[in-house]
Amino acid sequence: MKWDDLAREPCSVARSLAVIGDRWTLMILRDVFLGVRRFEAFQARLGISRSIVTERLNLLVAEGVLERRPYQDRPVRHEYRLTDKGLDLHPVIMALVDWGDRHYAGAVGPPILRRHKGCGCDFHAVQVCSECGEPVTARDVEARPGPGVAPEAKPVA
Amino acid sequence: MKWDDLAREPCSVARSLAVIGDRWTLMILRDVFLGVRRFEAFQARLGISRSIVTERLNLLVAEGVLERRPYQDRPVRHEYRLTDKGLDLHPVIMALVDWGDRHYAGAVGPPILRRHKGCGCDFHAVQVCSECGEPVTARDVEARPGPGVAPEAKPVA
DNA sequence: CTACTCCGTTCATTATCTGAACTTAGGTTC
DNA sequence: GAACCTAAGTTCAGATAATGAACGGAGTAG
Repeated sequence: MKWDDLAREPCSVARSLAVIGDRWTLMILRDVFLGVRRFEAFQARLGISRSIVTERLNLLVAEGVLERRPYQDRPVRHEYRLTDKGLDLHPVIMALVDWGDRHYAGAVGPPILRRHKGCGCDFHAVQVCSECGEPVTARDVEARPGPGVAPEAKPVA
Repeated sequence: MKWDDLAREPCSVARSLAVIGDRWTLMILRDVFLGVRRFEAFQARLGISRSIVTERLNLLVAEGVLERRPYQDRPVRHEYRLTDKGLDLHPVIMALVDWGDRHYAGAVGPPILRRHKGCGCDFHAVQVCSECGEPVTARDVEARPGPGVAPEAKPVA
């Protein structure tokens, strides 16, 4: 399978990865969620090829994850901001942070603390069932083919 | 920055991506969570180069995400199973599924339905604060440098 | 003996990424 | 008003990684 075929797979993971599954795209999104908005900043922070930054940003804009909007005239300069669709990626980033915090932080503790504005506590994300509100782990989930036709959906791990 | 440098970044997202951020690694993990365990199955389902399957599985085993264990002697054949560390990746996969379901499923509906064994309902994952239990969105989070030293942690989105 | 299965490895071709220079359009310093 | 600066790209030769196809090895089935 080629990378481009992912978008046509009957699988939501594959379709998501077709957009954000690229090597650097998620790093760019991390920065966007931290408030980085400009081309130069992405390039400098990540230290990757400028052409890659261009390409990834263009893809994210084309997919409606980011919005390219001018922040000044003369000369016209643009910044990249999360759309609502882009903000929906927050759980993905949070899940990555949590996994990294748990398994790679070491004794020192995590490099970034996240405070929940609602309660004022430092926290990590817990995934709960949308219906009953109970926490969900891998073993609590049973996958089966849905209306959009799935590739063999067997039980979980 | 080179891809290998990611693991040394003071950022949990970067460290996570150093392990699972590869093009095909997350697709392999998707399959593992669906119950796929064998080399041939990964290769056949993904249709990617066998050398890539080898390399990715080896990396995931080396990182302790998967465990390679014999499931028969003569000839010795191995299967790949999630370790506890691997099971911890479930929220990442779930978040990707949810995003794909929401933005790429179309009118037909999602390709896979997930039922919560606890309550018996089809569900999607909701992220809540580990401390107060309230749902968390991007705007509810305030990031700041932690003990592990962070790169400039500015407010979110 | 031949065919088949599972799990890999090897390697030439092809695709992708990098790093450095260049462009465009205007601003700042002196 | 020449020299330099910034932000946001583009271009392209060379390095790196992925692909697809063939090959190997270790056993089983007939």
